[in-house]
Amino acid sequence: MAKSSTEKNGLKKGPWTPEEDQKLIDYIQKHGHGKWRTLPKNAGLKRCGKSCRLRWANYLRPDIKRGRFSFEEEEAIIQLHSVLGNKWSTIAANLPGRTDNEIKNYWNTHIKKKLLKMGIDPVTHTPRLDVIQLASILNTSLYNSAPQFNYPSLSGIGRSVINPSHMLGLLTTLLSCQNRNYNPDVLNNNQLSGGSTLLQNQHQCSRMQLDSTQAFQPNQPQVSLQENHIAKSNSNPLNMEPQVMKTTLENQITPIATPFSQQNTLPNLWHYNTEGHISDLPTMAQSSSAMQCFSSPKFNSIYNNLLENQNLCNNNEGMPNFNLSSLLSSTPSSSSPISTLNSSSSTTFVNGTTEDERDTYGSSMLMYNISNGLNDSGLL
DNA sequence: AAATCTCTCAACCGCCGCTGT
DNA sequence: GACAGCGGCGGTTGAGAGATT
Repeated sequence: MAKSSTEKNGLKKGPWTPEEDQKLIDYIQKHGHGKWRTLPKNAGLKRCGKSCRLRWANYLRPDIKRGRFSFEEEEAIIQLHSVLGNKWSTIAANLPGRTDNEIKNYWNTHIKKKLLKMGIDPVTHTPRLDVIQLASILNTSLYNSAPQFNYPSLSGIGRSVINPSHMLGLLTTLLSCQNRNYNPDVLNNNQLSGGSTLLQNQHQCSRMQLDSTQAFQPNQPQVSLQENHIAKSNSNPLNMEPQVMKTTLENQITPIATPFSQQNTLPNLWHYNTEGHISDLPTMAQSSSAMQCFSSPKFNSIYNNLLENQNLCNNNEGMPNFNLSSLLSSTPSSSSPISTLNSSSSTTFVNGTTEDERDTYGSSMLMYNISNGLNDSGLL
């Protein structure tokens, strides 16, 4: 990880040596930090003040926590990010022992990818447009007598000819969205409070990871948020209910007042209308109606066909073109797409998972399993 | 075993806001 | 009010490690 050292204006750049580290530590232990401009000279370091400050803040500080991010930390980062955006230092302030740089790196290398895989835009924390567009396709396809597949903007998908891997992933995302969005408890709460934020959605989603099977049984009653919730202290943002945390952050973190208020006006808040459908987010209107597709037998048929086709792809190690029309015209299957998924995904997860592959989100667990399989065959 | 590719993360850079003069 | 100095922040880079071919 070491960069080649360079020297400019008598100032050293690049990786720090153990000797330099020791000098910096010794000096700060004796004199404390601050006055970064003069510190290197006084400490006998050929470094600029910025470099010293960064080295101390990101690496040498004694209270830095090393090692992997825990579930709770990861969850907190996502929730904080949904409220704060790329305010890494503010996020870091709420995660004891973690630096802004570390969190920023972790976000860019891990969390961002996970969210994308879940079909969530990591910037807005809302469903990705292509997922919503797929919902539109389904909606149109299932409820119109003459299906139309002219959605050229659907990312990565050609006109009328659909990559089954892509579609399967998106369908799975939609399924998991459906599970979250139609939890009666959440709807009740939202109606009482007049709206629900994405934060709550995410929170519920992360709570549901406690029971991944439950998360994928949309036709069965969900365990209520309250029942599922493990009582935790409100003193730590990691343990707060999202709404509480959001309020607390609004009250506590004054420096972010401006960006936060701006963000509040952005469409990264999901609201439910009186019918329990997500609304407000412009494209969600399409999505909410598409959600109704899932109760359709035809949807089951499509889903099963996708899975079968997927197996075919895996076996043949090929990438056949995939025509949605043929799926839509196929005979509805009696088996539920959910049960099919459960049986296949659990095996993959148990066998394939590693510490690194753990997925924080129940919904994405399925996505991940499928993706793994697809990755193996080079389809994704 | 070697070459190539991908991922990670420490460190750098440039900008911005605050403070003092 | 204008300017300079400084600290802090977020985006980006690139070396090295690990994975894959």
